[in-house]
Amino acid sequence: MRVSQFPLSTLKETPSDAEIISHQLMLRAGMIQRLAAGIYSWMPLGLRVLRKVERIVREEMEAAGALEMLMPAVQPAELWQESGRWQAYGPELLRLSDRHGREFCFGPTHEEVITDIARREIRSYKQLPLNYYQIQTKFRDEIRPRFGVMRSREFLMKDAYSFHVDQASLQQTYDRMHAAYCRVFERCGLGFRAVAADSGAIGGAVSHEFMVLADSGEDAIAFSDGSDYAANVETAEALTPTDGRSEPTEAMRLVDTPDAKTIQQLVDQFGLPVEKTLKTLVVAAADDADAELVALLVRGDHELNAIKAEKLPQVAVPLRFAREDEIRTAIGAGPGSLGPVNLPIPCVVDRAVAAMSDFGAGANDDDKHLFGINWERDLPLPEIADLRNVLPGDPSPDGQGTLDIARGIEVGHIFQLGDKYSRTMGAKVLDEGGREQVMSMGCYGIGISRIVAAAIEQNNDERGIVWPTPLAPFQVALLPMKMAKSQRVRDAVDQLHDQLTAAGIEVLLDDRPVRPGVMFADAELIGLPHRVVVGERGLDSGVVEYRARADSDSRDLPLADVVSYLLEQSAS
RNA sequence: CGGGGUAUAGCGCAGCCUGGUAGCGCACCUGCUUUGGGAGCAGGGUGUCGGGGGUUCAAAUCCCUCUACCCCGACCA
Repeated sequence: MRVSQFPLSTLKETPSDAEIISHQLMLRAGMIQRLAAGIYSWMPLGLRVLRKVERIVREEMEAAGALEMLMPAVQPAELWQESGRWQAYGPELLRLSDRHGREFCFGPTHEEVITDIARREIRSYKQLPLNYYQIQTKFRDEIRPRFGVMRSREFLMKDAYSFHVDQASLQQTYDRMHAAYCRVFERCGLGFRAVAADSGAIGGAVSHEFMVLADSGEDAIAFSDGSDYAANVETAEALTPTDGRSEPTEAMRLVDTPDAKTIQQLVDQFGLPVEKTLKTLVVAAADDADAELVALLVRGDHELNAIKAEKLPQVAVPLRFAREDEIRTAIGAGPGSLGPVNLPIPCVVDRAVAAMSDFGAGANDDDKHLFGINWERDLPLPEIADLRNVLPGDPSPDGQGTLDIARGIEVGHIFQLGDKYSRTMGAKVLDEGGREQVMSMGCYGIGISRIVAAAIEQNNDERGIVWPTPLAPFQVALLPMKMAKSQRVRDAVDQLHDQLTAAGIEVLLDDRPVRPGVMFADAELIGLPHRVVVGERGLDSGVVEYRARADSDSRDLPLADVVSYLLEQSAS
């Protein structure tokens, strides 16, 4: 390929609204163009990379025995009403009406459609297991799209769905897909980790996420230093403190605290250690609960984990914090002065809170706090639950080692769905005994477009992208020096271009009449792994200059060896 | 959704406070020179100053309103 036929639209300056490096570099390299919030066009250069990822995924899915198909992007509301997700999925579901006023959605995922296909298509256990996959554009109306294609609303996803007659078969396919996912991310040159995860809105029991490790990642992952335990912080269990609760040493007393509305102010003004303070978070209660509101108590230095809170039967899903007026009506005090003593609404405390003694909390009376509170002496101990996010230094939930926390980008997620969809939608087969049986299901997603961004997050330097070879849009940048004036140079690059192309190596010949510095800068910005510079100087002695994108210096290569050398390089 | 901010050429921005008829850098087009790390000189403006309304002799600038986008938040798979 020649640049005269494949225009580069690189930018010297970084567009101001791009926050993270991958977004900046994708815009500067001319890979993508924004059309609307969270909606991007893939320009020719970017599409070549996207197709590389797609191909790797497709090859590994085929190798894992999955069958490619293609389902409609637009789906009728009835299917979603049948599964119950027309309500449950919430505002993230992009809803549409056709000209007759019939309701549809743009598919954010395809459990409903595939389950509908399966219940029509599969009659007998003899047809199982089956694993279908597709690569398709999805739409999720994110509350806040950002970071370019990393968290866009429209994105390209590989989704697969498997069907089984029993759990053993599901487990087998799940393991096989787990292994296939590892191969996909390895082939993409990504540093990643599989972690235990929450299954969220998709549903199901067992679930793993595949996280690309990067500081810009939006997820936090907890790792043990003493075992291979790894989990999303959303699900990592915070254990009950082992040292137990100390005996009370202080009397409970009421203190005027007119200027202490936050934990920090309380600590600053009264010298109370932050571990002796309490956050009283008031959230909406579940519809079938006795009260309108529920209080969740975590220690002042801890953070509430919303996923864990939503698992409590008395808490409304999705989690919603109470408004100030609701709190005032129910409790008679504002958010800065709440606490467990004489609290008129139900209350659940975190495990660490249950182990506190001589602590301070709001008095449920504006501008007053109680200090020296002790459980069981001053008030009964409420229901205890795991409510907080784990922190670095916490013990590992498997009992081995302590946890550290790293950031990651979720590029894949696999779930054992069980019968969540097949039961509600009636997807059944006849088993060996001729009895009807609900199939169990697995589902498996990979964010194809997100992989492109994640790969850049992990592979870049001050000059631009440094593509892992398997993802590079072209393998080789072929840069002629003074081509306009030198027939020799022109002939040499033309010949190299044709030879490399014939050898199956993707080469981009920069035949623009621009200065060398422009060519170098562009080749580095778009991240091509290999660079071959052809000039009069080298041709005198029959050599060209070679440099790998990741290396800092270049070396001479005999003209005759270029093709074989590059073949060797791109094979590795 | 709440809070903050921005909207002026393809990109990055100044001008707005204090109203007087559109500007800088990069990019782009033409010509000459240059040619191994984002060239120099000369010439060229490609704009609904986000939309609508108002105040005024006069609005990018002041007022009202709508829209879009960005950032932050305990948002989110």
